[in-house]
Amino acid sequence: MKLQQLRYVCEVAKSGLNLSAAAKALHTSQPGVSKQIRLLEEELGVDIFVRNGKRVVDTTEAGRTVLAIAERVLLEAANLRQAGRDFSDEDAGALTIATTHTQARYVLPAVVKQFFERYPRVRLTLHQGNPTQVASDVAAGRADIAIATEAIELYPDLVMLPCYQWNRVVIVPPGHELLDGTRLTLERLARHPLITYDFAFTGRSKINHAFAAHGLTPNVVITALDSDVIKTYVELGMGVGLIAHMAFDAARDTGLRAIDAQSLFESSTTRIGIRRGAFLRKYTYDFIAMFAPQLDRRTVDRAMIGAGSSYEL
Amino acid sequence: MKLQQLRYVCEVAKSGLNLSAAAKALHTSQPGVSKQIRLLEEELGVDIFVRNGKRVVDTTEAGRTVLAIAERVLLEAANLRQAGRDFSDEDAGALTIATTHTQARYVLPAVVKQFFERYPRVRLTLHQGNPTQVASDVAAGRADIAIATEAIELYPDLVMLPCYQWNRVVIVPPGHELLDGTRLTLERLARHPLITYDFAFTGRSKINHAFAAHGLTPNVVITALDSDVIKTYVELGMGVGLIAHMAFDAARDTGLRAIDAQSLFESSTTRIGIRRGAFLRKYTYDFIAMFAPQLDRRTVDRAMIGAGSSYEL
DNA sequence: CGTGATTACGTTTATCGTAATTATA
DNA sequence: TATAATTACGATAAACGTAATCACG
Repeated sequence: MKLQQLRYVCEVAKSGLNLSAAAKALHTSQPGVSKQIRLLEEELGVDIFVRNGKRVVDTTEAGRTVLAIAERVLLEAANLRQAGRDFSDEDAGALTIATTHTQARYVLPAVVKQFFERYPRVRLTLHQGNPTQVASDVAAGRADIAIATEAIELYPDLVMLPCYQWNRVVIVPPGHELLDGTRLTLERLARHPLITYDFAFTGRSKINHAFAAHGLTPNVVITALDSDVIKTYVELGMGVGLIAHMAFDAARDTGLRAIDAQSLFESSTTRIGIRRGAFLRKYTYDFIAMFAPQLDRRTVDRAMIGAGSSYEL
Repeated sequence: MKLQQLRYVCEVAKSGLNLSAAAKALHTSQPGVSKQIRLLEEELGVDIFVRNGKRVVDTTEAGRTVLAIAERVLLEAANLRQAGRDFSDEDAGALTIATTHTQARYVLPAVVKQFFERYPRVRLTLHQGNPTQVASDVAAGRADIAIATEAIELYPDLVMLPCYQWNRVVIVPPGHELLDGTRLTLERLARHPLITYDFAFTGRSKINHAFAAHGLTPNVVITALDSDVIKTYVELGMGVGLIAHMAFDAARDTGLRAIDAQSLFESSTTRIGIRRGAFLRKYTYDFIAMFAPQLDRRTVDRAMIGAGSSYEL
């Protein structure tokens, strides 16, 4: 059994069961791929792919198991190379962070600045996307860490580490009637046109939930993908905005006023997601600690092993 | 990077940092091992071993990380071969069970009989040992599953599955004064010479604990490694025995009488231990289910993944 | 027929083992 | 001086690429 052969079968599976495409992606010849796969199948004593004459048309049941394990072997092999790089020059490399707009725009800048000062030779990449994209980026190995608030609980390959809790503020133009000093309630809020986040985003479900629990239907006139768009429409007087508290900056957003709304909604938890079993470089641990100081290396490692080494009835 | 190279470095680490011994164990030449390790170190860009001139004297810090990951790669590769065997002929193979005397002698026979009827072509091996040996057998891959009661909680590489709870019986010769019908207490028991299990064995600590909690010191005159030895000395009138309830068989042990003692001691839990991340063959799942019916394949799989995919503050 | 997989075959590369060399305790 | 690791080198084998063949849609 060779690592090369495992790379071949995995690539074939990824290329839609097309040996030619896989060979191209692997920068090698089609016959080579064909032969090595045959050799592996022979050695393991099972067919991995279902062939219709000469065409590969499906994976066998055994093949699916083999592919799953082969991927783990390759992941660990990649970890080994990563570890090598880490020890040979632990201050250089690349770090790809998949995250949402709010994090990228309002939370990460301070962390990124600090990180860049400590690790100027680490190339930092931000992948922006919605929480689902963010999670799948990390699960597929396209990014090293995910930072998002929702929808990333579902991936079993990801380890989720809670970073901080946050809630919402209502933003209005200066002189708006909600600024009259009386207590903000969901009932009052429901009487105004509302501008907030798009579905499946930054805790949007908690907003719907809170209104529904009071038998109210919010009058959502515009939904947006990011806080900046929301602010723009609020400034134009099209309604009141409802955004994450960290997206409001009193010094910067001079054309807006914020009203704390944390009593109205359930708080949301922003989490860091890491691929289970991935080897993390020293600077990755450091980045996580800069983002959420309670997540030191030991805590992260413990979470990655998985809480339970013993299972109780 | 080749799997072969990983095998070499792991073997060298296991052989006490001796290339010659490793080469012998791997059935290959010393120069080959030397060269491949050099090539791997070159490719990874880090030294794995510390050399004093030409002698390998230690592992580097990087080397320890590399070795840990390399072992995982090899474990997964072994899983792959195992999976192949499983699919090519799922009713043949080998199953090695590391366990203690009490299990092997009094609990397993019924299970083994049932298993052998279903899988006559699986070669079954029993490794007998104390709980610590049993756990290390599985952790090191010398056995597939461990069955024991104590001391196996400590290995982080093992997944522990609770199987059943048990408690103790006091055994005495016929006509003994403890058979007078009055309630058995720790105080009464402490007045007799006691024969029970050796330290670090089958719940021995719970026995000490119970006496200590009542301010009593048991008069342990003989400790033995297994229940049969204890029975023998009780039959000889040397004292009262204290053994696991499943080790007493009224039909067989005609020269003895048992008194239930479950109210006196905390109950013990017998567990099955599996190496985390191991690929289990179908018949292994079946064996586990025969031993503990609540541990079906799904339950075992879930426990092996580890309870927590999410870590909470 | 065109696309895609296997077979055939020659080239190249890497692996392995023996023997010789060097270094260490 | 005995043991252990590296270097040197030749034999073997394996992996690779090109070309040709074969099968499916």
